[in-house]
Amino acid sequence: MQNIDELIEEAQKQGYKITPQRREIFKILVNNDSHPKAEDIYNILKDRMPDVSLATVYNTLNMLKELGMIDAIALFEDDSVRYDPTTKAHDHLYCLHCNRIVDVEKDQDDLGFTEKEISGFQIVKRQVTYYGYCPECRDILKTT
Amino acid sequence: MQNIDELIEEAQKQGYKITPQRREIFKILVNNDSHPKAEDIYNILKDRMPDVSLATVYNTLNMLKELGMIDAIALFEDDSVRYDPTTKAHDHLYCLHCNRIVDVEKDQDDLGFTEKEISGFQIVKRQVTYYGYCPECRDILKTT
DNA sequence: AATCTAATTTATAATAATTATAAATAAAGA
DNA sequence: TCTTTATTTATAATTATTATAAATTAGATT
Repeated sequence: MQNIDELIEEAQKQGYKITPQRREIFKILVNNDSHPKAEDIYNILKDRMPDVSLATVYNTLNMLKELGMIDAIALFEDDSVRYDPTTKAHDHLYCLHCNRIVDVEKDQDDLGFTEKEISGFQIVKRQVTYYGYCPECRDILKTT
Repeated sequence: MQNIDELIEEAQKQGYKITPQRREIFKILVNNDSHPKAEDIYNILKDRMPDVSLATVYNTLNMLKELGMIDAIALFEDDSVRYDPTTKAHDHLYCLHCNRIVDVEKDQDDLGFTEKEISGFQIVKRQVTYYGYCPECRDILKTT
């Protein structure tokens, strides 16, 4: 999810209408590497469009998911879904203390990964998450 | 989570009391590779102990998680947590059609993985999930 | 074996994330 | 500008899980 104009063109081609709300959500997501949850996006959006509804955020996120423009990230220590506008294959680091998610490049071997077969499964996606403590939180936890 | 007697001993050592409900949940989980959700366990349990409460299942699962006897698996296409009594490092295959989870051995390189540092993160756990379609569902989807 | 105390169970309420609903609105094509 | 259909909004519903508080019980102590 790099270019808003291309994104809009693709969305329209698929029959989606482009509303000001959606346009604004696109802007929030483009080049966003904070892996926000729906509510994070809603909070930013509310400052710009005070009457916007949280349902619209979910609606738009689901639309972008269908278009393959964003990925959903599930975490076992966090009960809301986090969204990632970088759909190129990569792994994630999750800090169990501050809940931050950081991208990590995949091993070269896996970069070309698109579809593969394992144990008879037809694989469409691989998700790799490292759980641990980020540099800042390591320090904090060391002191306490 | 192989041996119930060892598990009980360890739980008691940590100050947990062993109730018939817990004993029965342990039995359900030992050598169980179906990656059940809390409600799956509750349904099996109810047949053996009709008055048991779902809260007890959650309570016991949380206890086992604290003891490191089971792992929780988060999936972005499934909204309940799945539990895995095999805590030895391994990956998962998840079928997007029937929601089955199948274990896959890890690459030899990763077998020794316990703790590692990436981008300054202190890693305590790695979770790898392949999303796709199991052999049975591939066939079903082919026909439709 | 009887007693005691803290942990556990139970039923139920609360919470939190997300989805569904339905009326009002607005995008975009004719 | 008109029309159709998707979208937005507010709100209710749903679902998984956690919290609460009274009743029960495991397991240590006597």
